[in-house]
Amino acid sequence: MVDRYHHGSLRPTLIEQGLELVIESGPSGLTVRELTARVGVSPSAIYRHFPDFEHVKSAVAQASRQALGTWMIEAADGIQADEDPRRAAQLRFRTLGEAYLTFALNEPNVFSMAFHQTEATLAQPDDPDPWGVLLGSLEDLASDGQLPEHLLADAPMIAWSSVHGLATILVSTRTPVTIETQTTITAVIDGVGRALELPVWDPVDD
Amino acid sequence: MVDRYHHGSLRPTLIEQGLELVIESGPSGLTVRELTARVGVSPSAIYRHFPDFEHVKSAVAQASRQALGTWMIEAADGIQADEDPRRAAQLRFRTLGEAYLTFALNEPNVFSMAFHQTEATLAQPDDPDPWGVLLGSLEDLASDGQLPEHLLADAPMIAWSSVHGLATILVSTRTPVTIETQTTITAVIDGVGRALELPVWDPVDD
DNA sequence: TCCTCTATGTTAACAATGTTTACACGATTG
DNA sequence: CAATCGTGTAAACATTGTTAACATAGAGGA
Repeated sequence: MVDRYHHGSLRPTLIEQGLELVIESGPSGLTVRELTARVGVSPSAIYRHFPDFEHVKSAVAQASRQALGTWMIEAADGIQADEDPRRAAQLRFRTLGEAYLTFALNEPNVFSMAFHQTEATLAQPDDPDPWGVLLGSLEDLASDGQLPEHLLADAPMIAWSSVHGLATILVSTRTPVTIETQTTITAVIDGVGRALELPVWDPVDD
Repeated sequence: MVDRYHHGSLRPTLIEQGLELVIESGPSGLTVRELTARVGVSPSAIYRHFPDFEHVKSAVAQASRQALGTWMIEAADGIQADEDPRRAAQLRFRTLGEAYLTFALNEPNVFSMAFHQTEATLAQPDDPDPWGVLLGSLEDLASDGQLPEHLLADAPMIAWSSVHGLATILVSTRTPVTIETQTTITAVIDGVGRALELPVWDPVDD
């Protein structure tokens, strides 16, 4: 490690280590002094790159959302191949929802951070943005004709509310990952399918 | 105001004023010194009634959930009268969901507090408990035969996820209460109806 | 080449947080 | 009436975010 007076790229390092800190100790563990100590810099060094610590938190929250977004994209990219493009579009939609939930279960601290209400507003938009990913998938379904016209406007909110609601509930109740959890996840996502009146490809077996 | 040395009922007063403080300044405004100053007591007086300030926050969070619960019950009590009991059961179910969301919109700070993740665990359960209220309403629908058997187990999570998810999204994005918001609310609740395969009483007009 | 300026770091102090310790009051009870 | 215990206060403490004054390195112009 070079022991130079000027760090060189402190701002991105603070965000990276901030995210690392959140992974380990949650949003409440993200503190000025712990973060700066970990980076190897004095507490006040922050204020050369951020006006507030609130802005640091906002940046880490954005990084958390971006991590969620990439996680979703990568999960959906894994299942592009299917003979029927209509079925593939719906499968990708389902996979996005499942990825959203597995992310929340695997990294509950990062998920909490992603939607932590912060006072500061950021200049740059999220990239990738989980919301944007969802919108794209729904547009695919709509262009296929699988999503009824009268649901087109509200479909994003219907889908996101269900999945995001389940995710926050699972995280806030610290639900352990069990078989029951997985059945709940599929039950909720099946419910989204019915709410959006999507055609049924895999009939439920009972 | 009596200026006596012993307050007499400090613990409940702290919780009440804590809730009042949350209404005004949100969960982050709930602080030891602000709360004690408002009650007219020294900061350390708290520790005669609570082991931690975390436990104070937990108690205020519980009071917030109870406020939500009573709000839901009162809203549902207003519409008991209907000729058809089946239709009444479904109407009460819908009303519970709408009440959940109007509470979140009218008192976003209290709603945030209600589900604020806190380190301390409480001895007493919530009463009334929003989750219990929802369960009761779903049981009514089930005993009516309106809720299909194969959805019985997962219906609570399906319903709560949607409504809770929308509520947290509306609160965290500080959505103002507009006509669009109301249409979104009905769209999501309609979606819950389809997800639970409830019989349609009011067909959508388009 | 040297000088200056600017960007970016440090150190020391600050107010405001939750918390603890030692002490004070007062009501209950024997 | 006196002892005890519950409940309050006052003062200090460590830890938060933040600021002000100072230090250093590197870039660019004389």
